[in-house]
Amino acid sequence: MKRQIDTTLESISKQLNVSISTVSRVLNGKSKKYRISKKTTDLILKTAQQLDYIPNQLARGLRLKMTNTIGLIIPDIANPFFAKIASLIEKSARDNGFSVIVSDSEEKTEVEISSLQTLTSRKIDGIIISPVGGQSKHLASIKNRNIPIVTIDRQCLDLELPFVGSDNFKGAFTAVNYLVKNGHTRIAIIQGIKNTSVNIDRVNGYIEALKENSISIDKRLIVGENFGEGNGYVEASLLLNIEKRPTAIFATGNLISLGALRAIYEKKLRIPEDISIISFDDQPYSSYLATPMTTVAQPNHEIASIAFRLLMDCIETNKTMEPYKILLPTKFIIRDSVAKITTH
Amino acid sequence: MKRQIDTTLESISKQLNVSISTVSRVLNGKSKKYRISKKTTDLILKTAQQLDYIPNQLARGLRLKMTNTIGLIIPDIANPFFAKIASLIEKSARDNGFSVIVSDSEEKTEVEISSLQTLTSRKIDGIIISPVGGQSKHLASIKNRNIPIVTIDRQCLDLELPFVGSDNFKGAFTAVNYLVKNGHTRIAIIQGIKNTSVNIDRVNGYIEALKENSISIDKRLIVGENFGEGNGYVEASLLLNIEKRPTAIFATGNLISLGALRAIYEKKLRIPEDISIISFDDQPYSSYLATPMTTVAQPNHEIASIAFRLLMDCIETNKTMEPYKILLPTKFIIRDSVAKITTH
DNA sequence: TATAGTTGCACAATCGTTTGCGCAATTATA
DNA sequence: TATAATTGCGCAAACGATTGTGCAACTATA
Repeated sequence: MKRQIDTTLESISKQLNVSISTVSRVLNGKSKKYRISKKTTDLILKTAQQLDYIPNQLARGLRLKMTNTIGLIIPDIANPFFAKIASLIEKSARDNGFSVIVSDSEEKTEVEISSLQTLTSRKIDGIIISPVGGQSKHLASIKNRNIPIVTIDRQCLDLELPFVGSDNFKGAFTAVNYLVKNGHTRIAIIQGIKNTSVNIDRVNGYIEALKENSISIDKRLIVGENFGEGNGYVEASLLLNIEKRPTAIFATGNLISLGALRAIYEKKLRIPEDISIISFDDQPYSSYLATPMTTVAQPNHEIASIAFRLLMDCIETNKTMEPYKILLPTKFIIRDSVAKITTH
Repeated sequence: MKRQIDTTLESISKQLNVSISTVSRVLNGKSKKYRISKKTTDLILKTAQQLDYIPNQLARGLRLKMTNTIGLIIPDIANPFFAKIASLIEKSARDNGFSVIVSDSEEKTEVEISSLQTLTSRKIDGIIISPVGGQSKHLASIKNRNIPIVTIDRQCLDLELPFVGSDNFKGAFTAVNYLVKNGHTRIAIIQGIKNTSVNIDRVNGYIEALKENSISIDKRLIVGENFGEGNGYVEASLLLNIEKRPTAIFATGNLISLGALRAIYEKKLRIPEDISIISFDDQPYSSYLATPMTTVAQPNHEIASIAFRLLMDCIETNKTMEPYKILLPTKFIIRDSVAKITTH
C-alpha cells in the first residue's frame, strides 16, 4: 500500500502557476515583506487550506537549523516525581510551539550517552536532563557543541552546567532535625544512587543535622544504593533486623519509602509506634497512607518551569549559557509518621 | 556565539579527497555492495570517528521518508497509569532504535488535534494514542494519510483503528459483582469522561453487574465526569451527603479514588466500616493505604508492548493496518476496602 | 594484443524548505 | 515622453543525506 503523496509547496505552486518561493513566503506570512499581491496571497492561502498543506518540518529544520524540539532525559519516567516534571515541561514546551522527545535513561550512563547521541543527531534545539551521575564526558561534549542544556534535580558535579533543583541539603536537614527534636537518636537513612548530587546533598543534610545535635554518625545506619522501591524494601528489611533497631527511617525518595512501607508492614510493625519514617517527595497519596506520611515536598512546578525558561532563554538568545545554579526551597509537611520519643 | 560547524559527510569527503557518496556508503556499511576498497573504507571509518561524525537525521529523514520516531499522545502524563505506559513504550521504542515524541492532550480535543498536526509535520513513522474521545475526524485524517496508528486504553468508537486495552467491562463487572456478593445494594460509581470507551465499558460493566443481581439502577448513584482527583473528591463528597448514602463506591480510575479518599477522610468516615470502595488501576501504594484498597489492575506491560509491536509491524511491512481489537484481561485484587454487609 | 570483465569510485538528482538577489512590468515623476 | 521608482514575483543555491548510473583504470581471457 503506497503512502499517498503529501501536499508540498511545489504541488501548490504548480496548481497555481506561481513559484515555490512565492508560496513559501505567503505561507510564512511574509507577503508584505516580499510584496506579494493580495490576490496571489489569498489564492495561495486558500489552496493551501484546501489541499490540507502541512509543512515538512524535516526540510524546514534542515534549512533553518532549528527544529522547535527539545530533548528530555530522565532516569525513570514512571517515577511519579519525574512523571510530574515531564508533564509540566511538555506543557510548557507545547505552549511555546516546541515538541519534546522524551528518553528514559534507566539510571544507566550508557543509555544516557546513546540518548544524547540520538538527540543531537535529531538536531534538537536544547536538552533538559537529570543526569545519571558519575561520568560527564558526554555532557561536556554536548556543551562543546554549544547545544543548550540545563540540568534538573541532579547537578553535574565536575562540569559547569545550568541547574535547577531543590535545596536537598536543607530539606534533608530539616527532616532529620525534626526527628531529633522528637527524641530520635538512632535514625537511619536509606539513600539513592551514591554519586548523584541529590543523594550527596540529602545524606549531607542528614549528617549535618545529626552533628549539630551532637549525635554520632553510625555508618551502619547509612544504607541503600538506588532510588527504587526494591532498594527501599531490602534496606528497610535489613535495618529492621539489626540488634538495636533504628527508631526512625529517613527515605530519600518516594519509591524508597514505598519499599520501606512494604518491609515494615511485612514485619507487622506499626508506624509511628514501632518505627517512624519521613520520605522525600510528597505524593498525592501521602496523606491517605495507613499512617499519613511526613514528607519533604519538592517544588516540581517551579523546577519544571524555571528549567524550561532557562533553556528557552538560551535557545532564543543563542548565547552561551550562564551556569546558573538555582536551588529552590523544599517544603516540610508534617503528618503522622513520626513518633515523639520520650527518654529519661 | 556561533554554533560550531558539525561534521558532515562533506567535511569528511573533503578531508580525504573522496566523494560524498563514498563516505555515505562506507558509513552505512555498504562497502562491499558498492565495492569500496578496504583501504578507503578503513580510512573513512577512522576519520569519521576522529571528527566525531553524527549523521543528521533531518537530512536522512527527508531523503528516506523515515524518521525512526513515533508519537505518543496521552491524556495525562502525570497520571501514574499513563506514566507507566509511557515509560514502557519509550523503552520498547528505544530498544528498537526509535525515539518518541510525547504529547499530553490534557483531555482536550483541540490539543489532540494540534498535537497530531505537529507530529505529522515532523514526519513521525507512527502514532500511539489514547484518544480524548468525542470527535474523530482528525484521527480519520491520520488514517487517510496512511500514517500507522494504534489506539490504547481508549477506543475510537466511530472509526476502525487497531486497539489495545483492558477488558474494562469485565473488570468493572467483577468489581461490582464482588460488592454485591458482599451484601452491597446501594453502590455508587464515579465515572470518568463520559464519551470515552473506557468509561462506557466500565459503566456498562457496573450496570450489568447490578442487573444480573436484580438490583435496580439508581441514576443518582452514577456520577462524575472526568478522571481527575478533583472529580473524585467532589462527587464522593456529594454522594456522602445524600439522604440514603451508598454503602460502596466504585471509582473508575486511580485519581478518582484518591479524590474519594480525600472526601471520605474529610468526613471522618472509616473504610470499610462506613463506606466500601473499589478502584480501577492498581498502584504501588494501593496496599499501604489507610485501608489497603481492593482494585482492578490493568495489564499495562502487555498494553504497552502489544501496542508497540502492532505499530512496528505496520511500520515495517508498510501495510495498511488490520483493525485488531485486543482486549486484555484485568486482575481483581482483593484487599480490605470492602465490608461484608449482613442485612436481615 | 584486442576484448571482456572487474574493481573502485564520482556525478548528479532528489527529499521540501527558505531566502538573497535579480528582473520585467507597471506606475510615478520630471 | 523619457527616466526613476515601485510592484510583483521567479531563479537558484543551500541545508545534509542516499542511491542509480556511468565511467575510467585495471585485470583476466582468448
